Amino acid sequence: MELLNTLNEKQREAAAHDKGPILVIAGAGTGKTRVLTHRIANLIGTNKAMPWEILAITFTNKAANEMKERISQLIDYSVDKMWIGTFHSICVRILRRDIDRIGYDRNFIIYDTSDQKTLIKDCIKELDLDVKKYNSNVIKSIISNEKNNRVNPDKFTSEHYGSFYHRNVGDVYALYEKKLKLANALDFDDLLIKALELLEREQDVRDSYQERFKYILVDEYQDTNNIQYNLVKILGKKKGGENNVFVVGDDDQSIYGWRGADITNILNFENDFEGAKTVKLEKNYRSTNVILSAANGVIKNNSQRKGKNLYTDFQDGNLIRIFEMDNEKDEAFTVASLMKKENRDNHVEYSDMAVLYRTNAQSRALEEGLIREGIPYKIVGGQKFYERKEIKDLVAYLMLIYNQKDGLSLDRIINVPKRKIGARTIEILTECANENGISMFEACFEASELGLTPSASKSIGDFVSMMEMLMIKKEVMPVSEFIQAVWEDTGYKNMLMEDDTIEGRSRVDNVDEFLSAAKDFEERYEENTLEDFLAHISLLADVDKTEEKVDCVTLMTVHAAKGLEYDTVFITGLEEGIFPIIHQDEESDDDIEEERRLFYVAITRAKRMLYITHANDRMRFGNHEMKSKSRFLKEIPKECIEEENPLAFAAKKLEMMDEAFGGFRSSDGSTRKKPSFVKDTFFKGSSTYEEDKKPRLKSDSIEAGDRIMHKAWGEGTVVQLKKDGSTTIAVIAFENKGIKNVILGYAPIEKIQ
DNA sequence: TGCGTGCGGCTTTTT
DNA sequence: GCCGCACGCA
Repeated sequence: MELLNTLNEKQREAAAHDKGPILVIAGAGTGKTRVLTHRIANLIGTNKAMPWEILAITFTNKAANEMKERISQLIDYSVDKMWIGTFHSICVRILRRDIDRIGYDRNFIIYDTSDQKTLIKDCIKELDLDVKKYNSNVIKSIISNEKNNRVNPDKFTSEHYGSFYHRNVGDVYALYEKKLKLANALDFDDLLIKALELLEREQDVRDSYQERFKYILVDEYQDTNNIQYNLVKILGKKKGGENNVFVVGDDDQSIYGWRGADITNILNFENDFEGAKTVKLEKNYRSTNVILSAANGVIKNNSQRKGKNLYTDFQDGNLIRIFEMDNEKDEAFTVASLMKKENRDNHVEYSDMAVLYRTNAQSRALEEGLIREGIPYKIVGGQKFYERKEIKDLVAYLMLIYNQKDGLSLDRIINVPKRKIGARTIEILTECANENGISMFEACFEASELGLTPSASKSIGDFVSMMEMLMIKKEVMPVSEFIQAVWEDTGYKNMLMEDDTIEGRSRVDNVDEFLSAAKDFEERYEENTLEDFLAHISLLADVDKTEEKVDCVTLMTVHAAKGLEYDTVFITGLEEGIFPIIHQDEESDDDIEEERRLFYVAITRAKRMLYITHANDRMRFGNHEMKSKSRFLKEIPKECIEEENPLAFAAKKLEMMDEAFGGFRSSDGSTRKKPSFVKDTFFKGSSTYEEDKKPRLKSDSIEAGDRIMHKAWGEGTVVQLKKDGSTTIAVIAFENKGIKNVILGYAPIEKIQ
């Protein structure tokens, strides 16, 4: 029991809980992970459960790894035998064992969101529907919704028979399902749905898991959807009637409603699980009193909540500073300047600061501001690594080799690199496949019978033999070596190597990164076949990537920030229409409540200092939009705020310019009416700056091949110089940062050697 | 079959 | 303001 001595009373009450269902409402920063890990350690330490009798479900793989690590610090047992993972990865594990019981091959593959979209587009085209009226994104979300409510295509069509549009959507849905099945593929939703189906239909499978998992723990319960709820319920059911489900969550941090998460799961837990106990954790160990009061003040405006109030023993701390800015460029500049100031005056490390925003699109302006100020940064999210073309192509080869029924992957790579297999040839193959009920790959074997031109027929023959050779290699090589073989044998490497542009090179870099990820995977896991690797990468989210610990600030969406904490946090874009985001003039109370929770999540990321900005004018879709400040700002209690009024701020801005640039002053002191003065008089080549301070590199002082030193990114080599009007852009290959474009004259670089 | 151009939609958030 | 796609030309 001494294990639990380091916990506070409430935490201990939760962690010491033994049998029966329990809901732990854990506010932000109240030690949720501590409770989870201590409970698991305690169950094992007191011999209540063996490691393999524990099932712990988290929201991200990163959280799962963290949990494993922290448990192994608490006890001597190996955590390898415990099932700790996301719903998706746990379900994959269950399905790999027994999915053949419900009519799939065990070597199924997983289609990610973009595969899904491609497949839906194929269906729309195949049904001769108007691509413009039948938007693949819209249909994707309809299908996903219906699937998660367990409505199959037939049911969907009969329920919506009155609508021509929905009848057609029903057809797309049906065809989509057929194609998935034919390819022996599952989409993200299927992973959960099929696992549930398997458990429901096959009694012995169900029994074996129900017996095995004596204790089930679910993190982030507020973000579970209908299917996940049912999975928890079915796995938690025990023979003796007891239901050892331990769920942890915070109704105030439910921010995935748009993805089907159902906040009523957590709100109704006590009704759903008979005899459930509830423990509330409200003591916060993260933030100052001011920050917590602000968070409490905001969230109390929501009606759909259980109600709680975070408190702390910490001091009041600094007031929250809110900045009204002219536009997003000023916003970015201000954030950058404040960061410098925090770093210099308060010795806050850059790695202890984060900039949060509502949409990924906002990152660009911020990024530019940081680059100009020479502040090192990293962006979480945005274009995801495994969604890059070159990576998807290579993965398509792997998927096809692993599962030849995968038509989507075949389609993707049959002519990449170019093999003289054109649209017409592919069309004939597709027809052959459809007519004979075989896969595209099998149809390739019939190529000689299909009346193709001799050259097309030969091209296909070559392609097939190449693939067959790779299938043999797959059997004898370790994964990383095999991927290397695919990369070379398919001609993909040569194709990329020939492309000597910046993009081409960065693609090669990405593949290198992919190869080393494969190597790493192989060394790290015992189960490291191609199958394991494919499952691993298709379930990886961007937040899961373990970041190297360099001293740089982090930029990300509020969603991506959930579960993280920083000394100093900047929340940007607090404008009506952006945060809360409003979609197509529709706003329901539920949506606003979810936005408010999102803002609550953002506020509670900050430990010591919180800055909030909003702009009056923001560029969106390429045009200017006037913005009024977010309603949420009025919900922050007045006494928590130090508002920077615009006029006072104009002076402050000059002051900051002074600090940042060493004495530079605009000739026009009253610059409020000219919002972009920063850019006009300064960044576009006013010479004042260069006179005042050590000049930064100009275009004539540098050439391709020169070695340079960048303030933030370290050493690099100039690859190319590009003229863009009056400015010159240097393309620089940095040793650790990859290839970057910098503006000469502004970028903090110096020539070395 | 490959490449260039012009148009339209997109921006919520992600396992 | 950018990306992806469709279409048209060589």
